[in-house]
Order: sequence, then structure tokens, then C-alpha cells
Amino acid sequence: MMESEEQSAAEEGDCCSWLDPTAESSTKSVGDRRRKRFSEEQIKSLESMFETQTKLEPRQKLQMARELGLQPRQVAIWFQNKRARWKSKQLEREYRGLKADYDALLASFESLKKEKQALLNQLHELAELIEKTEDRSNNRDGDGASNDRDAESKQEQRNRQSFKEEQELEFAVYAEEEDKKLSYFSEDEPAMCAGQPATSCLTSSAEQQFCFTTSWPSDQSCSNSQWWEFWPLSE
Amino acid sequence: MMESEEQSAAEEGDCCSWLDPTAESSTKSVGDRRRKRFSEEQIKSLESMFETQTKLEPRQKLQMARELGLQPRQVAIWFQNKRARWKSKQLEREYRGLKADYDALLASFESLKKEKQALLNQLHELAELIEKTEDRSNNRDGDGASNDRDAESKQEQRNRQSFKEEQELEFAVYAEEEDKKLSYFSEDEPAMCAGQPATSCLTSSAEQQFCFTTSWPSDQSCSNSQWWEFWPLSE
DNA sequence: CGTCATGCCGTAATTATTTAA
DNA sequence: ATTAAATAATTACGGCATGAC
Repeated sequence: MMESEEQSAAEEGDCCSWLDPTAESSTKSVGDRRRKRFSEEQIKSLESMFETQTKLEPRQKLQMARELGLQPRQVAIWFQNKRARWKSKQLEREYRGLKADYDALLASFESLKKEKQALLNQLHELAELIEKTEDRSNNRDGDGASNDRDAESKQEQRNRQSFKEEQELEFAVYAEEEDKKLSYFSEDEPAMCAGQPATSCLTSSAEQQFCFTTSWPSDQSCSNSQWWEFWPLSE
Repeated sequence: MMESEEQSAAEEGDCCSWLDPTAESSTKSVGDRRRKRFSEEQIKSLESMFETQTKLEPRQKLQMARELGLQPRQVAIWFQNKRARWKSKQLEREYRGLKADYDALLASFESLKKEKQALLNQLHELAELIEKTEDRSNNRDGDGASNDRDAESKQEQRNRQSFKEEQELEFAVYAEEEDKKLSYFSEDEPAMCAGQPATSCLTSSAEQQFCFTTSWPSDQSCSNSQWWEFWPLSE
């Protein structure tokens, strides 16, 4: 079946033709010689074992090999490969989880930003209101008797002024810095992520579900290899 | 160091006979045949070719096979494996990029949160201040003449009340919802962002077309070839 | 319709490098 | 320090999907 390439290779003076054209029965022979695909039973057994232990004691390895009719080496290799693949899947999961968290955080960030802006506006208006109140109060104080010259009044005056200053300062800070530092994550820049996938490859969503069918022991199964160990800290 | 060169006699006639009729059961089926590991020269050639094209035209495949003394199929498989490895690496890079973005966003979020809280406090104090001012004003109005019963005064009264309500509403919203929805990202759980990227929940909440802006065109391997060709996303 | 060529994926197995006892 | 384990990187095969005959 799949020997077309080898055949074509044979045409061009293959140095060796490790598959003799005449021996086109190779499919059978290969499949026979090298037992690809363990049986369903073997896989199931290995898999269920893996769920409880990602690493095998030599004891268990020998026992499983006996039980399943495999070489101990095959069992060991299966577990090695399994760990590697599991790590890969884990990475995908981590990525998706992180991305979900990121999106959620981004949404919260945006709404928080709006709330803050709203507060800022309120504060601004309130400050104006106070200003008016103060003006009127001053007018009245000017021609009226000094009946509110008690301590509390002076304290209030200071407070008022203090608030005004605070508010203005805050506003200035916002206007100057906020838009620089934070607009990066703002959604009013959709052009940045307009057409380009970056994530879309992983967010292919609809299909391409992964074989997460088996619920891995969430807690302890792979305690000996934490996720960050998978990443060489090159930075 | 190692005996990396036994490929010198690479072109000898043997090179075939993968198939060992004397198949010794299972364990060492293929490997004891030499010719694992392509030579340095072959790898280099394949690698440099891969940098310009991640996929080979049949022509080029045949030519490379001839040049390197490999089977066309081996070249094809090498490219296939290479693409897989490359994709894996790419995923790693994206993960790192996303993680960096996430951390940055988290930091911005926290600071924004603090700023909002500060605004909230200011607003609260300002509101109290106004309340006192109102009370005093009412007292004065009560025993004095109704000399400020003009339109402007009433408008101010309404404004004042409106602000108070707004502020209280805002405060309530914050107290009730904010702590629920956002406490996930609050700084009182630094463990989440410190070591682990919040794998907690696979919240499939909103999986819109968000695309983060990873700046990875800076990399070298994909300088000439378009990276998006490598991601057929949901073929 | 089937077949062939090719791509990707999962997987078995080997080799080289690291790590732990 | 040696040795046995795991891990990382490769090489290869089989199966499935797809598109061009």
C-alpha cells in the first residue's frame, strides 16, 4: 500500500533498495515482525495503570510485562512515551486554561477600567459641585456673621480643599499615564489582534478535541514532574 | 567525543535489510541495524532546507534524497517529524508569550484595582462631607429665612442627592459583585500567578475571537516562510 | 466508483544526554 | 565514580483524511 515512494525510489538507482521491489509483501512482513499497536487489552491495562502511577517500579514493570505478554522493555518504553505525550497534552491544557484565564481577566480589566472612569467622572462632577457650594458659602460668609467659625468648620474647609487636590492629582495621573500603560490591553485596539491567529490555532474550538476523555488524577499522579519543569528556564 | 562517525561507510551496499527474516521475537526488531541518526551533513542540509520551506515539493524531495543519499521517503518523513517538532516548539513559545502577557495584565489589573479603591474612598469621604454640609445648611435653612428657594438651589440639591445615590450604588455593586467575580485575580492569591498559571478551571466562558498580541515574528526560523501556513487550524 | 499521493497524527522504538542512587 | 534509571531527541511505521485524477 504505502510503498509507492519506495518504488519510485527504486526507479532511480537506489543504492540499496532496502525494500526489494519484488518483496512487495513488505506490508505484511513489517506488520508481522514489528508488532505495532498493542492490543486493546494491553492498552487498557497500561492506561489504567498509568492513571494511578506515571512511573513504574521495576516490580510492577515485570509483572505487567508478564500479565500482558510484553517484554519488560516494551512496558518501560510505553510508559516513557506515555509520559512524554502526556506532558504535551498537559501543555495544551495549560495553554487553554491560561488563555481562558487571560480572557476572563481581560474582560474584568476592561470593566474595571470603565468603573474607574465612571468614578472619576463622578468625582469630577462632585468636585465642581463642591466648588459651587464653597463659592456660595464664601459669599454668605463674607457678608454674614461669622457664626460657623468653630473648629469643625475649619476642618471641613481643609478637607474640602484636600479632596479637591487629591481628585485633581488623580485625574492628572490618569490622563497622562493610564492611557500609555494600560491601553495596550484595551479593547479599543482591536486592530492589533484583528486578523492574526496566534491563538486561533489553538482556539480552533469546534473540532480538534483532544483525548481528555480520561480524567487524570488531578492531584498527585504526576507530582514528581510539575508543569514548570517542562520549561527550560532560558530566561 | 562520541563515536559520531560511522556513517563514513554509509554508502556500502548493506543499508537495506531492515527486514530481518530471523525476526527475534519483538524486543530488538529494528534498531540493531546501523544507520540510525543521519549524518551531520544530512541534518544540516535538511535543516537549512526546512528554514526556507517547511514543505517539500516532490521534485525537491527527490533531489534532496539523491543529494543526501537517503530514500525519498526518509526525507518526507524527516520533514514531517520536523514540522511536528517545530509546532511543538511554537506552542511553547506561544505559551511563554501568553504567560508574559497574562502576568503583565495581572499587574495592571491589580494597580487599577488599587486606583479604583482609592477613588472609591475619596468618593465616600466626599459624600460624607457633603452630607455634613447639607445638614448644616438645612439647619440654617430651617431657622432662617428661605432665601435660597430659587431654582438653582433646588437643582443643586437634586444633584447632590443624585451623586450620593450614585456613589452608594457603585459602592454596593463593588462590595457585592466585585469580590466574587474578581477575587480570582486578586492579589491575596499570589500563589496562582506566582508559580502556576491558574489551571484551576477550564472556564469555557467566553472564547471569542480574542487574539493576544504575541510578538514572535522576531524569531529567526520562520523568517522566510509564513508562519500561518503551518497552522491549518481545523482542517 | 476506486486509487494513488500526500499530509498529519499517534505511536513504537532507538539513541544520546541527564539525573539519581 | 559507576551504574541504572529517566528524559530528550530521533527515526520510522500505520492509519486516517483529503484532493486530484
